[in-house]
Amino acid sequence: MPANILLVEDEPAIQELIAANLGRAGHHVLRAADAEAALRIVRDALPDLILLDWMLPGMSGIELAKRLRAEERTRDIPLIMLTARGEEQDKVLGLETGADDYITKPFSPRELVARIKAVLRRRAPQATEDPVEIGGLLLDPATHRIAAGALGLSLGPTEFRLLHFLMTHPERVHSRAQLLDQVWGDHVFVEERTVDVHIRRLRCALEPSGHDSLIQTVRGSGYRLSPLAENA
Amino acid sequence: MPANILLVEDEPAIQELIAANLGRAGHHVLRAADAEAALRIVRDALPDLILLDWMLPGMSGIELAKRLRAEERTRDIPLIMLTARGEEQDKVLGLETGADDYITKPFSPRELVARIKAVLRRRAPQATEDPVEIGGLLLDPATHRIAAGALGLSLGPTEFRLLHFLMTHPERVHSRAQLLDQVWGDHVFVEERTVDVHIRRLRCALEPSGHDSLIQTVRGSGYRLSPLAENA
DNA sequence: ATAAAACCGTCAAGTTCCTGAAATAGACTG
DNA sequence: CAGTCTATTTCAGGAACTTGACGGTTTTAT
Repeated sequence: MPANILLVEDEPAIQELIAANLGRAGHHVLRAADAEAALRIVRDALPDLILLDWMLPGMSGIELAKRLRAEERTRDIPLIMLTARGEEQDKVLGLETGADDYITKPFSPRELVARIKAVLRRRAPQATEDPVEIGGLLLDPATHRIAAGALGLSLGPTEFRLLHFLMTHPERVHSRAQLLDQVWGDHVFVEERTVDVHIRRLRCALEPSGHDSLIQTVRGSGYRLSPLAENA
Repeated sequence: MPANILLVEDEPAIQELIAANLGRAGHHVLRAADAEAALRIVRDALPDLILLDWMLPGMSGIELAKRLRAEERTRDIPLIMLTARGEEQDKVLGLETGADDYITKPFSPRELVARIKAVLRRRAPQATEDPVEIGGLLLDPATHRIAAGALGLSLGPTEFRLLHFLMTHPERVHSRAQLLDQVWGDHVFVEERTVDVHIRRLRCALEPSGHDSLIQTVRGSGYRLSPLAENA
């Protein structure tokens, strides 16, 4: 998950150190040495996440955090606070102002990267957890189960995601490219023909309950999930 | 997260104020005006969290804190100290005696509620004393015991919390990251693979009664506790 | 106070299962 | 019927999970 990360840190050495580590982890790093610079950057382009030092010259980190949280446009940017060791109370305050996490210095690069990953994941528009039902086939993302009446079916990870997507977008034809984007991920390099194979695997898995007929081929366009007959 | 909170505060006006606010936040409040009363209450039923005033008639707050920390049964109860206007020295003493946090008067109700929430989250993810039973496996948080029929099982601390969490959230698939957050705590940093190891240890411990089959691996997603078959 | 036991987190080797691609066969279209 | 698109099968590589072991720390017992 490469992301654009805004690093707000006045100490040049630490800034450099952190930026290097984030870069190595595949992130793109924007830097600001004080709150004003940070606001300027944020005005131009919203980063995916902000790493914010607690102690800053001029406007303090916590003040900046409040400003960011006050504005509609910046309110939802994930925020991680960097705090000096040993001020337990600051932690709570930091979380109060809406930080998603905090890290006390000194910290290991590994920990930093791990926390960023965790926060990004927590914030990510988590695919809905609501169960879906079509033509007697029930899929529950929360429990990761598929049921056709009393009969339970089991799928591999990719087939599960594929079916979930199809069931949440039924009746519509999806090209192979669209399916790759939605199910495999945005910028994955995979042959389009591979979709065929997974459609096949999905059909096989649904066979026992006869629900394989839900998945229809639209020649020249892609695939469609529908409880209706092939024509109609 | 409604919780049972023991409030130890001698000043009637403040006691009333705090109790009212906690009540409004959905918590159930037990009150004690001095350390002796507090100990009496604790003897009968363990609260989920204790709010403890620094200055008390008779036995001081800090003395009471030490007593609570000294005993096995009460050692793990989250503790928040209420202190008068900030004296660094007191802060250190308070944290030394094992308080999880402290708040200096005067404080805002919002701050109080926020800290309580933070501490509860950190200390007691599932914070209920109710016994849980699934598929013939019985877990009693109060006595810290596990029973499979007549057969008693014993677990390490981490395995116990892990099983407790899984049993209070059955059927659902939990990612390793979620388990780390919920069972290990919000702000710990351990490898995700460590979850695997503890799942293994838990399975081993449950083996004698055959209940290890309750814990299912959902490849690519995480783990799930369910009395049902793998599919279904 | 000291020794023994228990527990934790990490690692690496072993195992299982999934994935993506390629090759072949089949179906449809003009 | 030639060309294009899809279905099916197969397979090697690797990702994900399991398992056993180890060093370090904490807890418990003596």
